[in-house]
Amino acid sequence: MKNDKTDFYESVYNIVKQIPYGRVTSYGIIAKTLGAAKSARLVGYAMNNVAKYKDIPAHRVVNRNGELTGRHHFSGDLSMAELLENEGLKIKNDKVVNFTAVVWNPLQEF
DNA sequence: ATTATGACACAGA
DNA sequence: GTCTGTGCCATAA
Repeated sequence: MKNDKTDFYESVYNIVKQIPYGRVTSYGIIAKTLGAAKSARLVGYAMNNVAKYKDIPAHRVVNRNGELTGRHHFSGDLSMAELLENEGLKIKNDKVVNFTAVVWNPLQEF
């Protein structure tokens, strides 16, 4: 709900949850969508807390360069790249191939 | 209250 | 095109 300091996180989770299949987005885009374009780092910080939530496809969130920066934070048998490749994406050297082609913008609707 | 850190982004060289 | 430095806001200690 609101009033809670975790409201920022909820907003981030809300965006990430809306990322469609086979699509990825960057922290900066999410931050900008939340109105905190300069708080891209907070988005990443929120993602760390997301590990407790299972419905958050954090593997679809990468940095503006399409690099799987959060891969190290991922825990489990499936690594971030594996999950993305499972969605039809191509991962090369821990980076999303054709990143600009798979970037999804929340403001771009669907 | 202050300092340090962080799954980033941008500007400058 | 790559590398370096700075900013930015929120959380943790």
